[in-house]
Amino acid sequence: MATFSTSVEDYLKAIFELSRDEGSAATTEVAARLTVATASVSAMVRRLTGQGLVSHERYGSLRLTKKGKTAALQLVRRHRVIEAYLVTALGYAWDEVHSEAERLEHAASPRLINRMAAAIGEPQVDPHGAPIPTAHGKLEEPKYRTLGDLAPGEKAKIVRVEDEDPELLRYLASLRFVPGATVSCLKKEPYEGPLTIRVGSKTHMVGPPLAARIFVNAS
Amino acid sequence: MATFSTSVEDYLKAIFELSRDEGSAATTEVAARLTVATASVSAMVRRLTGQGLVSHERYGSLRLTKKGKTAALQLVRRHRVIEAYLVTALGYAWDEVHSEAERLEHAASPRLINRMAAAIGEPQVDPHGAPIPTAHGKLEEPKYRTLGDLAPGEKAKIVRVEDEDPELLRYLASLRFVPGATVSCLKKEPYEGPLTIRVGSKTHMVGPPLAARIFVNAS
DNA sequence: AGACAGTGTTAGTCTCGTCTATCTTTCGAT
DNA sequence: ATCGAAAGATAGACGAGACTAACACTGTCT
Repeated sequence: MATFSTSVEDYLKAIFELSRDEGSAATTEVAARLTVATASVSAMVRRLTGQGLVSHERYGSLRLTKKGKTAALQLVRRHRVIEAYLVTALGYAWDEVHSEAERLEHAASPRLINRMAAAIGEPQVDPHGAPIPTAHGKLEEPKYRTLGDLAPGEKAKIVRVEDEDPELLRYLASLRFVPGATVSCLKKEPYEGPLTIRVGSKTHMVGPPLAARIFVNAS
Repeated sequence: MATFSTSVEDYLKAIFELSRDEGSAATTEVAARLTVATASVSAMVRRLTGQGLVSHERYGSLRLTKKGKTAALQLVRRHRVIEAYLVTALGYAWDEVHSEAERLEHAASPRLINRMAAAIGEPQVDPHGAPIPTAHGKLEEPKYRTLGDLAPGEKAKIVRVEDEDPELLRYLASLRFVPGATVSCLKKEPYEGPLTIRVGSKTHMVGPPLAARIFVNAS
């Protein structure tokens, strides 16, 4: 198993996640996600293609090779296992784990990751509902509907939320918008208006941008 | 709390540990411990003195400033807490933890270290018997006698062993030469000859180089 | 005291990963 | 069909951290 620098791993993960969401990744998107200059991305892409991790032709879009995807999946596994472990075994709050995992994922050995996963019962998802790839790199990542897709009267279960913004996570927790919660859409104002969502015995107004970051399962 | 690069941390720790053992650290010693060229040490020392972490004059010996010592103690704490946690909470063997901790110590936040320490009951020593600095940077590191210092007929308790060589650790474990074990010196051949050591119901022959790496407490 | 082995420093180069500034390509709007 | 704005690539620089080769200092042994 080849080992990569922290930077290389970060680029691979960024490309992986962007192309998961949108089919392929663009230079500017990677630059934005990693907060580096686009020139830095160009330079790194040259190195990555040289190592056979990324395929790319001039002015074209970026995609991971098989090798690159394997590496990225390992990294995603490391990240999500660490997040789950921190919450379950060490009492972290779900808004505290992302940045810690961002650093640890580059330092943790496969053995450590597997022991952590075993210690907390091989969870299928991380604290934000994101699925954890298996040790062999299998990942089932369904396309979910979002809260914003619900029609008035519909009921659903929250299965996943976006995980990068601690403040958002604290807000969601305060509303009890957490994976596993059952929600129902009471009203939906026209013209991209706010939704009225009931969860438990409370109702909340939710704007479309927020609603788009909460994923639900037909239920 | 300033944050340092992995390299800077490694140098600080190396200088700290060398000067603990011998009062001061020399360029070649640091180079040998980190397996880098002496020229690299000279270059790094220039940077470190610039940052006020090390005091040094040309051709003189290296010592940490107060600031440098504080940083090194934090790093040592991180290392030893991680080692203890891996053994106690995740079932690592004591010969597997050193290299894992070497990587994790650079990535773990103070919060993580403190939670790990709390989760395993704030141990005073790591799995090899080395004392763990407190969160406030206090470290009690007594000078112990070694197994080689024992006179025939003397009894003692093993309190600590050197921790860097996994093979050595496996060998020591197979002999039950572990912290906490009570040993007695039955014989000591003259002219730097081997010692005959009893531990439990078994006796073993131990050469002086090995005996010097096992620390004991009068008991 | 002088010679020499060992220790330490300097000089120059390399790679990695970043930047800014500039140039090229692509693509959508007219 | 062209023009201009994004997007992307290139050129050149820089800092960190490493190396080798060459040079300087120290301390010891005779």
